Amino acid sequence: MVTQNVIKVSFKEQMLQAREEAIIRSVNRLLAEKGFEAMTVDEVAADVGIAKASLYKHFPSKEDLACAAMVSMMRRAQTFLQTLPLDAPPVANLRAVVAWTMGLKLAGEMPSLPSHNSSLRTTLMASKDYMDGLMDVSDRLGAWIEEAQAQGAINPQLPAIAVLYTLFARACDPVLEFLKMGDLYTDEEIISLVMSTCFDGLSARSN
Amino acid sequence: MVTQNVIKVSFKEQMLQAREEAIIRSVNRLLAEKGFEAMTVDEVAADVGIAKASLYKHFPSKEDLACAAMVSMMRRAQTFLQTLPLDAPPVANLRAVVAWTMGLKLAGEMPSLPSHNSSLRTTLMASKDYMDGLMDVSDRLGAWIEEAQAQGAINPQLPAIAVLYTLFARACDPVLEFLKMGDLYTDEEIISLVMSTCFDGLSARSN
DNA sequence: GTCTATAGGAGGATAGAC
DNA sequence: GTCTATCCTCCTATAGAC
Repeated sequence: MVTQNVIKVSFKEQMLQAREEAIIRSVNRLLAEKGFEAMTVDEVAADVGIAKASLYKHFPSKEDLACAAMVSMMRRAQTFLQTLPLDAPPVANLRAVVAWTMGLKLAGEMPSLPSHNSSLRTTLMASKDYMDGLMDVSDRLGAWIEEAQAQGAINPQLPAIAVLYTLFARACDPVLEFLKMGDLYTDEEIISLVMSTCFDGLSARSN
Repeated sequence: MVTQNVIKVSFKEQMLQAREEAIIRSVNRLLAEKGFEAMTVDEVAADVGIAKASLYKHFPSKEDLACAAMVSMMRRAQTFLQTLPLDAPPVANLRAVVAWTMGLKLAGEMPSLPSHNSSLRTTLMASKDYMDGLMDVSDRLGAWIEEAQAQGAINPQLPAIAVLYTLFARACDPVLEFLKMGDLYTDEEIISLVMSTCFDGLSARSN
């Protein structure tokens, strides 16, 4: 009896979690496709295949919906960071992270935030889950950046924070979509090109 | 009598044009501040100091309003390009253009387009004035890019179109606002930092 | 927790007087 | 061409039955 109750609860919880994951997948895709403001809650509900009111039982607002997707994305990033070899050159890991985020963006899986201040920004800043994830990712990348600068692999004259922002910005670089629209290059070639402009710059190099 | 009519018409036209310029200034500022979707026509009207219905006598829709601002911006760019010395090294002119656009963005004068497809994108693509301006600017920059690559100043292995997109993207680089929010650097320092990451890359250089 | 139905409000666009 | 007042659509959010 007790066992059955436990199983039942666990099963229901699994169903709940599976549904919420399905919701987040839809939100993630729609955020990547049209952005927060253009995405409507009706679309999300239709995409998941449930009624809009049901969505609001899971998430109290459109902002919370998007926030959940961002938290999920942040967790994916943390998981990815943990797969990177600690004994590799820090700059190699930084390059791997950037290539990974650009791949996600080209695959339409990178939710795009509004660049301007907005209700979503407020919700994100107030979300402990999101901010904790962001801080963790920033700290890990920041450590690699400083190591790479100490080794002379990353330009030591640049403030580490500027390097960090520049890396983050590759996740929403419009150059990726423009090159993709042109249909002249494969996703791999696009990533390779933007990796080159990001790390090597536009100017010709002798080294 | 005839003369007076001419003067009168001219005067009225000047008034009309002055008003439309005031409208475009407001739109430009609001576009830079909040983006197209978050900007409301009511705000524009309030900012200009006229009734919303009056706005619609000048511009038939919100999209046309934003389009007019973009066309105006494009003209400013064309004017700026014409001030650059033709005998200067092409890469120097490219750098000057990028620094100029970043200065505009930091000053809150660079209208930001929606990164995703939208009604505004459609209107812009259908606007001859906008497309002509865009083509002209692209052609001028494209010529400098190819010259600079021929001279070995810009990496010749990069497709010119990728270089062009990368330069354009500096006009809406989120790194600028992030660094500005941090309040650690002056606008000039921020421009200098992003110029460095853009042209020299993140990796350390020997040359 | 899922649904149908609807409240509530914001915002783009217009009617009609002057 | 400017105004006030209003329309109408779309969208977030909720009420209430099951």
